[in-house]
Amino acid sequence: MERDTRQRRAIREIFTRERRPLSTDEVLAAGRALVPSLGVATVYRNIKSLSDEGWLHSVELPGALVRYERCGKPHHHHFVCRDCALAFDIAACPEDVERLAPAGFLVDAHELVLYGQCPGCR
Amino acid sequence: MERDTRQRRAIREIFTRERRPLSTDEVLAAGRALVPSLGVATVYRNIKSLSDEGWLHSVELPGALVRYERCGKPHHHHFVCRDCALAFDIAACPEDVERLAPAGFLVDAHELVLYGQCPGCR
DNA sequence: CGTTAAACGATAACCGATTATCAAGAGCAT
DNA sequence: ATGCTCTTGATAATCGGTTATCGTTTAACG
Repeated sequence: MERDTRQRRAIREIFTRERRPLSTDEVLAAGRALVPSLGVATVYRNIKSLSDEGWLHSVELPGALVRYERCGKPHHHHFVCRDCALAFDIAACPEDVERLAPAGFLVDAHELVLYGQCPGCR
Repeated sequence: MERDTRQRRAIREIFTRERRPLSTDEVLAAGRALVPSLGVATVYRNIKSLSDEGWLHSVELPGALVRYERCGKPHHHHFVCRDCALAFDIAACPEDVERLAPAGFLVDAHELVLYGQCPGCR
C-alpha cells in the first residue's frame, strides 16, 4: 500500500505550487494538465488519504464547497474573490478577536473571511 | 396571493422571537410547537417568499447549512457553539479589517465567525 | 522481465438537502 | 355561510457532490 503514482505526485505538486485552498474541481482541472487521464475518483481518494496522513486539511468557507490546503501553515485567514471565486491566503489577523464576544461566551477559535476583487480581476 | 396563514405567522413569530440565524430544521422544530402539523415544504416555501420580500436573508457559516435571519439588523458577526451548534449574533466588529489584505486586493466586505462554548453549554 | 496487488478511471450508486406534485384544507371577499 | 383559489403537507422526484464498484493499468520488488 501507499504507492508513488503519477496521479498522486501530480496532486501533491499542485498543492505545493498553489499556496491557496483548492476545491476538488480545481485539483482535477490543474491535475489534468499534468496527467490528462486523471479522474474524479482518484482526486477524491488522494485528497482523502493525504488528509489522513496529515499532509492536507480541509478549509470551509461560507457558502462554498470544501477546499483543501497543506497542513503546517502558520495561522492565517482567507480572501475570496467575487469574480473568479478563487480563495487566497491572508497572513494578517485582527488580534484579540476573543474580546469581541459578550461575557459568558468562551471563544477558542475564530475565522475571518474577506471578500472583494483579487489583483488579477481588477 | 399572499395570505396570512397560521404557518406563515408562526414562522415570522419564531424569527422575531429568536434573534439569531436559524436553519430550516430549527424553524421546523420551533414551528411545530406552534403549529404541530407544520411540514418541511411549507417551511422552505415561506422562507423563500419571506426572503423574496426582503424580510429574511440567508446567513452562510463555514461548513454548515444555510441559516436565515431577519433583515435590517445592524452590522454584526456570529458565534457558533461547538456543543449545541447554535449560532448567535455578536454585535462587535474588529474595525478596519480591510487593511489586513495585501496591496492589490480590493476588500468590500468581511465575515467573522467565533467558535467556542455558549453560556448555556458551559 | 514477470508477478502481484495497489491504484486508477469510467460510471453507477448513494446521500442529504431542496423542490415539485397534487389532493385536501382554509383564508378572504361577497 | 359559500365559493374561489391560494396554501398546506405527505411524499415522490430531483440535484450536486461524494463514494462504491469493478475491470484495467501500473508501481514495486524479486
